[in-house]
Amino acid sequence: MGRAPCCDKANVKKGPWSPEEDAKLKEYIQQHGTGGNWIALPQKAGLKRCGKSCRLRWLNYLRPNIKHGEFSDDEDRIICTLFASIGSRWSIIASQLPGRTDNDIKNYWNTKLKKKLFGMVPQSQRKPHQIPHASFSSVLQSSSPSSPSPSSPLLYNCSNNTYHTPARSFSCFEASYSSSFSNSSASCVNAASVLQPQESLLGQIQHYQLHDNGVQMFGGEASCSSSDGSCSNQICHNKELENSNGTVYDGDHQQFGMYSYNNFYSDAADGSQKLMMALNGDHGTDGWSDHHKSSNGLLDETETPLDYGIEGIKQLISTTSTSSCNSFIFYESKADENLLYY
DNA sequence: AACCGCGACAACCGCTCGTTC
DNA sequence: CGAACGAGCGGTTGTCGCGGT
Repeated sequence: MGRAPCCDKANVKKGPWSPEEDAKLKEYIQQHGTGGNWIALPQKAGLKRCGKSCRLRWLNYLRPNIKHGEFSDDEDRIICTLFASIGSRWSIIASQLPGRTDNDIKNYWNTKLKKKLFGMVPQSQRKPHQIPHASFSSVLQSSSPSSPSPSSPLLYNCSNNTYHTPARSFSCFEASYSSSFSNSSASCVNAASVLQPQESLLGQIQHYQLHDNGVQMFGGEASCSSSDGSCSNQICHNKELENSNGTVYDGDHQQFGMYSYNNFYSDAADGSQKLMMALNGDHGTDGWSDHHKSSNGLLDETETPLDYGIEGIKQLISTTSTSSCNSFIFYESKADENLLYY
């Protein structure tokens, strides 16, 4: 049995709101509140609108204390940092920016901020997977749909810039990899993990799971091949990181997917690609520094590098939030989502 | 002046999740 | 326990204005 429509589509007005409609809605809500029932609200308020439409209009435009107009640099930083850490969870990001709505931030990201960060890379040089969209939250997930796991919370500790479970911790790291995959061994440059993924697998979404031996990464897409050729959405390759100081990958598996958390890519002159993580404390306080100092064309001194030093971001968030932040707690919820508590 | 392309933003759509019965 | 329903979320689309040709 299908779901009943939330409203009578035939008798509902669509499109831009008129000032009269705005006034009606505002007046009604100011006098009566939403009553917790958006579906019934338009009829009571004398509006020929869908309840969802009313809700959206109120939340994104009419609600008191809504900020419109230019985003500040501080807001930029917060958006970028949170996007880097939790992905496109606009409502959560919006909760860190008083007066801004998720829709606002989403639009701002899609139209301006994304370009500000990535627009420097000519489209022709970008590979299809180089879309700043994948969710870094995947690295924080303690489970994936195909990989049930212990439900221990994953903590981000602002003070030492590490993620950890009660049992172990690992640092954010920068990963660079060659686009010409040759083998699955990996070298280690300082604390950075150097990955050499198979080109054909780029673009796959990886799921990460804290494992007894470290971080386990799973190729999660249907393109993987199993011995019977029937693999679909199953774990087909995984790599184990021994630890952040000596990354070791399972040599039995040649296939290796890309990191899918919110990395920021650059095409280096030597053909290698760098994945940058914003929350990076192991290479100085600024995870972007190598990036915009490099001559790869993504960012240079003439552009506006957003400084996402974790300390700075921490400070920013703490000053824009009523609660202080010592730890972000990413906790597994029912449906493969992480809730953010702070 | 007319047309076109593009950017910005508002609004819609479809889905998931939580709640209620 | 499961179906129905409403709220909320994120992705996508539509519309409008502006600048360039």
